[in-house]
Amino acid sequence: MKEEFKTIEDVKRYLDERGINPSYQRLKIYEWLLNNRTHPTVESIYKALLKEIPTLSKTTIYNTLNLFQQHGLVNALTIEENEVRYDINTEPHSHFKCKVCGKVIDLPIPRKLDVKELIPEEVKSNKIEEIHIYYKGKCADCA
Amino acid sequence: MKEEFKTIEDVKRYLDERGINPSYQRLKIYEWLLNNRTHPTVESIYKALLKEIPTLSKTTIYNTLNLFQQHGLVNALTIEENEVRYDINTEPHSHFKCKVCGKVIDLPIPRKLDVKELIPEEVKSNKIEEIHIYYKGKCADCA
DNA sequence: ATCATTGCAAACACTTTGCATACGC
DNA sequence: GCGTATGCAAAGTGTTTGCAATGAT
Repeated sequence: MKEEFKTIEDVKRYLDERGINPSYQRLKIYEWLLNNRTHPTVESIYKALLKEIPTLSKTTIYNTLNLFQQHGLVNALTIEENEVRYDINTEPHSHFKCKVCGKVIDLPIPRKLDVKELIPEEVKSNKIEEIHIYYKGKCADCA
Repeated sequence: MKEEFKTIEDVKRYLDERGINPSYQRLKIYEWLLNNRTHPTVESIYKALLKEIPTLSKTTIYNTLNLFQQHGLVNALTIEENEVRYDINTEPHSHFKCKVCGKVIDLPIPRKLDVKELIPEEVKSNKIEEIHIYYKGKCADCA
């Protein structure tokens, strides 16, 4: 994400450009994702926005995230069983999940690493489209 | 897994050594995982074994896999949302999932790669215990 | 007035839990 | 006979679907 979204108008334009009807709920959800880069679950997005939009339903969150995903605006993250987390689509990066507090942190792909090095020879016959790397361990706070 | 399990007795001994009561069902499940390294879901294990053990219940599969997991005998794989796959615990390796047919293939960690290179500098303050790499794309058969 | 979006309720799929039954030593 | 494993049924989660109500142009 190179752009900076300073106002809700910026977000509106961003969705508009991508052919996504910028409804109130969609704007709010996208805006919230931008301001809370915590790899939230549907549950946490819902809880957070319910304060602002008391009529909000989880269905709308699901619908919206699926829509965003189809348009490449968010990534679905599956580090752990039974919980899907969402990520605003950005530069390629990896994730670290703390086994103690459950926090998920963005990490860069190691600088030295040419992504091509990550592809084992044995896979040549298969066409790789995505590479995902994630780490698990104890975060600085929980160590 | 260096060992080769040629007979059910080998599997029995293996579980015995690890303090796991080698019940009929557990043996069968472990044996089946050894002979079918296809990263199966609970559903597919269940369906396959039901032919041999008509009284088998899914609960037993769940119980057994959780038990095995606690003892490090199997890994739970979460490449895709909403499906947990199981893997007999082996040397570190990565996975490739075909987006078309859904097949999951084992891949080695690229030979040239020292695992340390995979750790970004930014993560120094966090204690990394596991590294997971997976790929998605089109497999040779579906290309 | 029309068409899309929202949101409730019900349906689904996957997994865990409670508990009575069956099994093995 | 006792302690564990099994397996049914019910409960719990997370997600999707059907559809009527609402909202925007």
